[in-house]
Amino acid sequence: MKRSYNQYCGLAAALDVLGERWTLLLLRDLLLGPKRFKDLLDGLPGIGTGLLSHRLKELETAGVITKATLPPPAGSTVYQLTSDGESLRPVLLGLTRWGMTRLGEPSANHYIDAEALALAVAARFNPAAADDADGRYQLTIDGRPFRLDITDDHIDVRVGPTDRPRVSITADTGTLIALTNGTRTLADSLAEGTITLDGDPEAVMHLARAFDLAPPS
Amino acid sequence: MKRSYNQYCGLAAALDVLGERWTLLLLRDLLLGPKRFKDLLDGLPGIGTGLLSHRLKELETAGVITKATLPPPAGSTVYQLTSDGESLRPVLLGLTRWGMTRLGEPSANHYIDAEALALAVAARFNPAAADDADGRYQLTIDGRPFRLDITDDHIDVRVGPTDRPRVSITADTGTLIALTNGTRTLADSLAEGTITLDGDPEAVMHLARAFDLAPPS
DNA sequence: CCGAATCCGGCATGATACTG
DNA sequence: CAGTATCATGCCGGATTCGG
Repeated sequence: MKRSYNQYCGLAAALDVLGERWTLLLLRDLLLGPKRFKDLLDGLPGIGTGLLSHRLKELETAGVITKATLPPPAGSTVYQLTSDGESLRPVLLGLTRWGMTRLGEPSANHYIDAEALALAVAARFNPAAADDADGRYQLTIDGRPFRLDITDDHIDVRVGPTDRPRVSITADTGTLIALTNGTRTLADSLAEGTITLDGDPEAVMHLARAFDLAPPS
Repeated sequence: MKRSYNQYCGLAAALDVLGERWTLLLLRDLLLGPKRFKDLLDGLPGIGTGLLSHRLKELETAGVITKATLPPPAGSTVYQLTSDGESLRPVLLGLTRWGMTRLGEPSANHYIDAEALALAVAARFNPAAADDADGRYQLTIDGRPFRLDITDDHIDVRVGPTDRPRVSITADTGTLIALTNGTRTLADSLAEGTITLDGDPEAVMHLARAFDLAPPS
């Protein structure tokens, strides 16, 4: 018998499913695309195989994720969000935004991951400033490609390359951290060459604005 | 030494503060206004006094809540959200909305509370349909008054009466549950007299629309 | 009565070893 | 690679107690 708050309250019902340790971080990893057991294990340092297995089963039972088998030749089993799980995206980005304000400088025992930074970029997206920002973008962090899809006032991030992106952004984790917490400006990073923006200058400007960054020159 | 995910990720940082058992439900109760220790204890059936005390201290240290002493003659100490805690409101409403879809009919072991229902009403608020809905409203659930303040695309709920509300809504918990999960319509409940709406008919219509309810006749 | 500390049984978690 | 099994530890839930 599963532990429950037993309250007739939406938040309590949500936490009965999502409130256990590791659960929301696990879903965060799935926001960027389907993952194998091993991928999830690597993205959640400290979780044991037993607990991960347990959480995956709970979430599958709750209808938040599904297990799928990749088509040949891969054939590996992966976990992915259902549409119900997918609908948590804005909520998780909201919580991420809240938590980002209390992340200072990274410290020695901080596990740093390109995926978390891709999500941080998405969390910084400001719908109110996103005029003319619609389109597909590529974000490459430490050589790992992500797709950014902006439509209307909504943003989507996924692992994987983009074909013919409107702008292609390339940076390393250190630069993105400095950028998202305001230690360094976009202009500085461009001048240092630690970030590059390839694409129509007009599009670059709209993009910078959509993330509340001072547009370059 | 406090347990931490040790990830340089906004979500992980948020969960380091908010992710322990009871924490988000505790903040939910504070969303409706300052509370005494006893009030919180009553709103969280199953939590022990020790654990509640512990959570309050953690949240105070994290700067999410503060302890305050009410002016005489009350003089009681209450806990309340800081502005940082207050900024969790949209996130908590988002999670509440997500969880509400998995609340079916209330069962015997469900703890039912007027405050949770007031929050459920707020979570149903649809900014996109809230034209001309700005104003102060009173919502009375089982005799307990709440204030609903709508401005622009934002809604605020608090415990307490409203002076000169634009509309005054009165209902019991059962009716509100049936209404929020779609078992009964607004028109039905009005006909039965289990809900009453006092105020300018025009305002009533705008209000119903803002909560995605079919407007009465 | 309110706010909080303490003790204790039971369950959740985390680490490691092991199997298909 | 994808999990299951096992065990030590620590967190949680309940009761009791204690000071204001």
